[in-house]
Amino acid sequence: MSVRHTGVTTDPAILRDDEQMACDVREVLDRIGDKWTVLVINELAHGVRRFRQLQRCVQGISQRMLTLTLRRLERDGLVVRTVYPTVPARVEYALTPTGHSLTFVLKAVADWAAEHRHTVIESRAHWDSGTGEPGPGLERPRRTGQPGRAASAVD
Amino acid sequence: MSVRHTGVTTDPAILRDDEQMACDVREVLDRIGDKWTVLVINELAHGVRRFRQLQRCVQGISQRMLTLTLRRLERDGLVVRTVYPTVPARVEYALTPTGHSLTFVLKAVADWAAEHRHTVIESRAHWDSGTGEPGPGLERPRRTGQPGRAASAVD
DNA sequence: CAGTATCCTGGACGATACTG
DNA sequence: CAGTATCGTCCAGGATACTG
Repeated sequence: MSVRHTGVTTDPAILRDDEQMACDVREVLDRIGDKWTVLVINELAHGVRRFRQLQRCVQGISQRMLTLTLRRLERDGLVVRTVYPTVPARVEYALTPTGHSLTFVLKAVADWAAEHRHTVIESRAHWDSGTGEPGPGLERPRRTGQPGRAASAVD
Repeated sequence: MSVRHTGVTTDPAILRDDEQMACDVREVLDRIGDKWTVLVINELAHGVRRFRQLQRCVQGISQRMLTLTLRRLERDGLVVRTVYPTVPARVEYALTPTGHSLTFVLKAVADWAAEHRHTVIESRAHWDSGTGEPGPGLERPRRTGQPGRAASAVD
């Protein structure tokens, strides 16, 4: 398989029985895997933003979800909230250093997406046309492969 | 914090009005952001696995979810399914090159998690002790900050 | 402007039973 | 062993209304 990594990191990606690593990933995903978090972070990566600005930029987000998302990010120390005691109130949100460091990870994810989008879309289309199932109804587990031998023993 | 990227990529992570990038990330997250996908991928990163093996290793996953997760991965071309026509049937799952390439991204995420876990946990604890709210009930938006000036004008 | 409070719905996920 | 089929639950998230 050889993998073709840039030669930078050690190598065996997530390999090894590092159950810990998988655990770490799940933790992060529990935080940023939701519908809005990365979109908000992305917007804040551009600079300080006020509540309304965010709601306008992050197309489609409701007040409720923007509030919840920002609260969670603040709680985790990824975002700082600054209130200016004016009338009406003015509130600004900005990424903390930790929050900013996360943008680099997101960049890595985005890069992977960009590089493999076509492959994935193709594969998906091929799968969907398999039986004629046009939608992502997810079915079709057939194909009695003839890979060499026929299994040696039990489990 | 300086972030410490290898010096490879340009720099401003997700910066720039690359709404596209945020979009890419969301796409991937829609696929791997669920409860089991990364755990299954992590297990498969160790090598070829059979259905039952996976169910045993990925602690807590139900048959239904394992099937669904594997189907989605197969549909996206991240996993290959091989059926050996024995009785009872024997089915093996393995990562495709694309799937394997994803493990490197997951590694990056895991690394970030490992590096910032303490900071996040601390911040979270601090937030929770803010009012006395012990649980992640997520509240408390108070604090009438006194950051220098008092805002110049409206919006 | 910047929120909070309610109500409601779809879909993710778990539990269980059955099949080739 | 490797699934499929069904049913039930829970909660993320949307819609809407009200407040300082």
